[in-house]
Amino acid sequence: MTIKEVAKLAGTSPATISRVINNSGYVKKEVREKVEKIIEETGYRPNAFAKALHQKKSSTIGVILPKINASSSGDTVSGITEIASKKGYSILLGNTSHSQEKEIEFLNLFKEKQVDGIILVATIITERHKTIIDKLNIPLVIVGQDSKGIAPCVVFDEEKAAYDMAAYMIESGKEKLAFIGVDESDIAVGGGRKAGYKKALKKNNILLKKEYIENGAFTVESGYEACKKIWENNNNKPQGIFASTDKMAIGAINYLLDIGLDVPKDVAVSGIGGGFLSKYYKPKITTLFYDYKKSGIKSAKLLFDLIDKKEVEQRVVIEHKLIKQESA
Amino acid sequence: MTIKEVAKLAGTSPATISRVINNSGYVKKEVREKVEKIIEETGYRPNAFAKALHQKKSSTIGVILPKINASSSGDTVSGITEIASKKGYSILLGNTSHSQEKEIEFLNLFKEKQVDGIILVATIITERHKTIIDKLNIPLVIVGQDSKGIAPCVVFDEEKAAYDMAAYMIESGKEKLAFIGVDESDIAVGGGRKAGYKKALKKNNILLKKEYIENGAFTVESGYEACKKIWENNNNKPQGIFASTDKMAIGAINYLLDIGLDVPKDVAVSGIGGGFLSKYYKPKITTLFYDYKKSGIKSAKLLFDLIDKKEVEQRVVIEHKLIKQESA
DNA sequence: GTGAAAGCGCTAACAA
DNA sequence: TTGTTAGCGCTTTCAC
Repeated sequence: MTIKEVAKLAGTSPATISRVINNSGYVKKEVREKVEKIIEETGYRPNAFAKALHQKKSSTIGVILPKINASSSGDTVSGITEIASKKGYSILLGNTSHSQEKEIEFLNLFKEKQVDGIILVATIITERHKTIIDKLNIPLVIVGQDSKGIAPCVVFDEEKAAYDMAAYMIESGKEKLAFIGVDESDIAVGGGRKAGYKKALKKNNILLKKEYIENGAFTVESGYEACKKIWENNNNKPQGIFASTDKMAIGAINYLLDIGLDVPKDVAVSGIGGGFLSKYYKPKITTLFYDYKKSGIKSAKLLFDLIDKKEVEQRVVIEHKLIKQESA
Repeated sequence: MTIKEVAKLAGTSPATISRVINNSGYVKKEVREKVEKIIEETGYRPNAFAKALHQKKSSTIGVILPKINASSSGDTVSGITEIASKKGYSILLGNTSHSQEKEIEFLNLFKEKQVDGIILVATIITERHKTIIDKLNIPLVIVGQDSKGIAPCVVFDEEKAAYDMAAYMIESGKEKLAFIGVDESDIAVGGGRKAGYKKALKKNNILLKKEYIENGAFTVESGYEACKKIWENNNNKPQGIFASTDKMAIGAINYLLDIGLDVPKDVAVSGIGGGFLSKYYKPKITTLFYDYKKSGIKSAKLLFDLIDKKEVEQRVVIEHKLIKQESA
């Protein structure tokens, strides 16, 4: 069904149908009603492509994510949809499964699909990204990583967050504090959080022990293994373990329980994230709450300001919150 | 940048550019190379709308979800993206936040956006849905609810699943088995699972006790409250609690622990879902594993078959798996 | 108030 | 091998 066919049925011209649909220009009341009736009956819907082609505006934004089935992604997207929906925008979703190649593909694909803007939830930002994003010439916001001037970004202050948590643990007497991180190619989570941990030690005049630091890979299992390594490689056992993510914190706790220790009595454990997990796990995990939904909302607002050619902040920091619970 | 401009730069016609881009028809090697170079330099991307307008095919499918930030949704979508990506399709996302109104809006919006097919992850299917879906005239697959012939659907056998779990608990001696369900307007989860529970009791000649049944609302807190009610309203305490969802099972366990009971020693508790939660919670939750990713994959395959006008099953059941863990 | 016609960027049939 | 041309379905002047 096209606008032409509707026009024929209504005994009028396409222009009039367009006026009715978009509530633009004058249409006699009877004509309008007749047209509306026909639209209702036929279930006619205007072709958004033809419209977009003409108006050079798709009312769609693209969202690129490393992993849609992660609770942080879900929360971020839910924040984005909330704002986009209000603004009358649709969302085109790109799930990269952590593949950089796919990330690039989606960037290009979204350009073809004429999205009015892009939100890139990133894990790594390379020179290649910069080149491509520059060529793209589409409003773009980066979430989760510092953008080095490529585009406005929405981030958590990873270093400050880790510092806060490490400092809290040290203050509560866990001076022998071990750390479970992730690879530093992820600058924000890998680099930032580790830096915060180190800074807190320094500030408290505690000597950094290499043997107290291990890397995991975001999973519960990797947290378990990292904790095991720390435990087995040190005769001088730590009093506390600070894991970069809640999942890894759970892995660590599981290891400690498995070798017969009590958390937090024997060893305190903390994480970062503050999602569902930390709230209902036993013991409840002392963690930093990262409001991913808020970061989604903020990034969408930023993007729409960009689309509307308003001035925007180049770097928005979403504050974190220390949640003192049972595990530390 | 349009195909015309590229043609001008390359000193050739739009048709030739189109041939190069789509690898269709003959193009002299030198011309092809020159065109490719210009495309590379300018970062030109063909306008997908113009193409779609011509071909009457958007290479996009719409996915409508009640709540994107739920782990089942994330898994379902990840399954869908996996297949869609392989097929060269993009995904338009509709997050309804459980609003029926929005569900209808997305259905219409997606029609305007010319999607080639729609996957509707549903909680409730009404007559209104039927009317609209019929008018839509777009290939559509329903996930999570029986579709009553409206469209092909992908479901779990909720009744059988609940029956299996209830039977398992009864067999392991928990004849006094209470049940935490959800409202039956959700036919699959609310109706189906409750029916399975009842069936298992009947099969084992156990009298149904109304006081042993309470409804929650999918959340941990509601599970806690439902369990509390069951506990307080019955002098003859149940030996086991079967919650319709893992979250509610956790709520129930939390309540039992709070009043000083041991799970599973004093009371056994089980759930349904089998996601992240059940695996890492202490005690690990005895549950039914629902493979949401698989249901996403299957629904996408079904949809593409529908789009390709192949014969498809009207009802695909994704099998569940009983995971015997610590809580029961 | 309404209609005719041009044009958005692309593809595909047809000619050359 | 390549170019010309006619739309795809819609919006938007510009006439009437």
